[in-house]
Amino acid sequence: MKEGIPVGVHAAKKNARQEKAVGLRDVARMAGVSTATVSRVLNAPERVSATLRERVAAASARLGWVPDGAARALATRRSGAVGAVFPTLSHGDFARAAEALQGELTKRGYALLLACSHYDPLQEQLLVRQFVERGVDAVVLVGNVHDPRTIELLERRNVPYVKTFNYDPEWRHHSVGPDNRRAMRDLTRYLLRLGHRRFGMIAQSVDHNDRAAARQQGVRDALSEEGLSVRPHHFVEGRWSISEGRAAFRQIIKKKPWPTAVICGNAYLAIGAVLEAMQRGIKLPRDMSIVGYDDIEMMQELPVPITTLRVRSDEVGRLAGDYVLARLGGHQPSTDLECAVEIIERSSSGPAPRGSPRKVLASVPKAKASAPDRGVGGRDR
Amino acid sequence: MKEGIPVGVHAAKKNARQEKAVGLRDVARMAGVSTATVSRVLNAPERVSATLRERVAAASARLGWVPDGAARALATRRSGAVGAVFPTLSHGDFARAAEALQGELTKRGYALLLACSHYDPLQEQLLVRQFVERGVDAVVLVGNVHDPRTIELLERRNVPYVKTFNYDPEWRHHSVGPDNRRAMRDLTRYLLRLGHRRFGMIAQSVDHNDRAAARQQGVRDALSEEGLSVRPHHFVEGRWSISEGRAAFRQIIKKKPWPTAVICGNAYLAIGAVLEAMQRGIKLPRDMSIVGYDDIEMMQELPVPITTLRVRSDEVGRLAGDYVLARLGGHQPSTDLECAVEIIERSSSGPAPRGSPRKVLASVPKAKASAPDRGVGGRDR
DNA sequence: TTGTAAGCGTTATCAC
DNA sequence: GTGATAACGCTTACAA
Repeated sequence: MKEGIPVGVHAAKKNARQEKAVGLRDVARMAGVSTATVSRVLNAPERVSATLRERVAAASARLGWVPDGAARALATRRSGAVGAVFPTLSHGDFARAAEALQGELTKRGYALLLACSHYDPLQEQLLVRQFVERGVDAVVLVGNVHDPRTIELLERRNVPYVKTFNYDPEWRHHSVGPDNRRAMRDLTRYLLRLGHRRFGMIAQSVDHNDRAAARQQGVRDALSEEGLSVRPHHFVEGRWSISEGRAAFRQIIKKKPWPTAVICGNAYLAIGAVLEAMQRGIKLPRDMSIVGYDDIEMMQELPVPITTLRVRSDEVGRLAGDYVLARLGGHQPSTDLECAVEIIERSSSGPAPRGSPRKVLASVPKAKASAPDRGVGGRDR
Repeated sequence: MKEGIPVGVHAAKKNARQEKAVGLRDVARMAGVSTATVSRVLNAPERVSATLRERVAAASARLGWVPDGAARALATRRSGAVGAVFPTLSHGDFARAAEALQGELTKRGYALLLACSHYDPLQEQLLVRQFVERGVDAVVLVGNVHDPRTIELLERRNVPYVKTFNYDPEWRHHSVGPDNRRAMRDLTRYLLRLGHRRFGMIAQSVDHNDRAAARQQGVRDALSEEGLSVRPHHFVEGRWSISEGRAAFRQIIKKKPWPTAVICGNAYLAIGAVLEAMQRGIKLPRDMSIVGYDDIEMMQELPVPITTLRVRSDEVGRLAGDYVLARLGGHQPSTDLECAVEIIERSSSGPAPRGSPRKVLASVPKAKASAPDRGVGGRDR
């Protein structure tokens, strides 16, 4: 700029821009104490005399001081933030887990950095890297399978992390969630006990999704115990929509004999299958049984309520938060990290129709996935 | 501790704990350049000669250096994070918006701090305060009504913010989203054009929810234009579940005459109402019309697909991100901030049944909420 | 209990 | 184009 511009304007502008944001030193000065004292009333009030504590509080309030997180993070080497990468938030279970996770973190003074990988391990790796650069104190991941670099980075930098939504006994000290495989095994066994011998499966795509893979495996586990398996043309993959569930179901019933039971990989596929069956006049459970995974309100409200596995996703989020915070505190958390899964029996499933290839087993015990007592009926609001 | 503890152990412990994390200075030393240069290759590579740039890159890679976000934030006075407070993530619309917001932010190098207020303005105020302390560069809020302290803090600290999900022409430079009021007015007019004169409403509770309030107001707007209103016993409030929708519907049809059209405040209430109607043998749209707000897949898959307003929640998130980033860049963003809303006409609605109090209007023009052309068919994946 | 002062790991302002 | 060096705002030994 040229000379001759009124100094007044110049000065005003500068002031407006700088506005010398109040800092801890200003509070200290106004309260007539040292910066250390101000810092203490914030971080260890019990170590400051009541008098000074109040003087500082007053000054802080008068100045409207807001401590600077970046500075604190730099000095303490802790950001007070936890990063989480979910595949998406469009699936209710992840959304609920994210919400519960954030609640747990906030309750303990932490904040949540959230991002979605869209089921892309590479994207996930990039996001985790971003998180680490941002200095997150811990990371929450979904699933047990990740880009090696993701894990390597976390381990090298010593950032505690936890894998969620697919509890695996093998990884028991890193993973929290339902045991997908066992849950599906139990659900399949339940159908076997009902006399079913011909199974269809509308599986969720296993593309970068080890939870879905575990669920498929669970079905296979149970079937092979009886020397059974799903015929290729009774096996269809879908992703996560009602319309895919419908299409898959049409595929499966293209030619007879139909399966007597169809197991779906998630709630929406199950809803689609049930709606399509209804529309075609197939009576559930008289003609066929259909079951799903995950319980959403819609499943119990449909004209034919759907039998399914209930997973407490909020519990997963809460426990994940609990776990990483415990690790941050230095404790190796003792609580078990498996979340209970429960079979919710509704009218979409029942005994295999007559004329089934083999005879029905005698007893149909009260179905309930075996799982530790913890988890259900937790202390969530 | 007492004397006599082996020095070796002590030293080892210290080493293990310190591990002298590599920093920018280490990279600089190894590359034989100054710290300034290292910083530059990160933030303004074009200002560094190719030679040095490569030397630095090599050193950085060899050391596995990860820049420290806190230090950078302190030095630049920018955290590169944006905070968002949603009422919850359990509602699909917020979840989708959050996901889109994060995508937009990540694309431009920002991170998202996410939290839920559970429709509690006080909680929101606390969370925003936490965000500000953490140094977020901008804040995304839902709705136009907030605790005064929330806004005051943001304004005093000069933190750009945006109000979402309830576009209000009055606040046009701060709010982005659908115009709930106008959208509902248009939807109601559509029903009026179909000849309906007796309306029921299953409204979403307006408790700390100005979006719901705006929607109710929109209905009233349109009705009063015709000198009509909803009778008290045809007005029920619910929150966000299918079962509440059912219960509300039962309430409304307790005694005749029934309304010929029932307007629901959200998708789940509408689904509940439709399911209950089906169950009671009420034929839609012959006996009655039911419409909702917000379009979720279920609505088109039910035996009676539901007429509703489609809101592009992902668009809301994307635009919100766009907006705050623009403000951060100093631009006053020029794009309009209203998101288009579209009436999706399905078979749950139709002409008023015969015997309606007044005669049907002549024309039923192609229904489409008037709204700017932008928004629909955006560039989302 | 309180104060002094040395960092924390970058960026940014200067000179060169 | 590159390098010293002083911030950035807070925490935390250590001293008093």
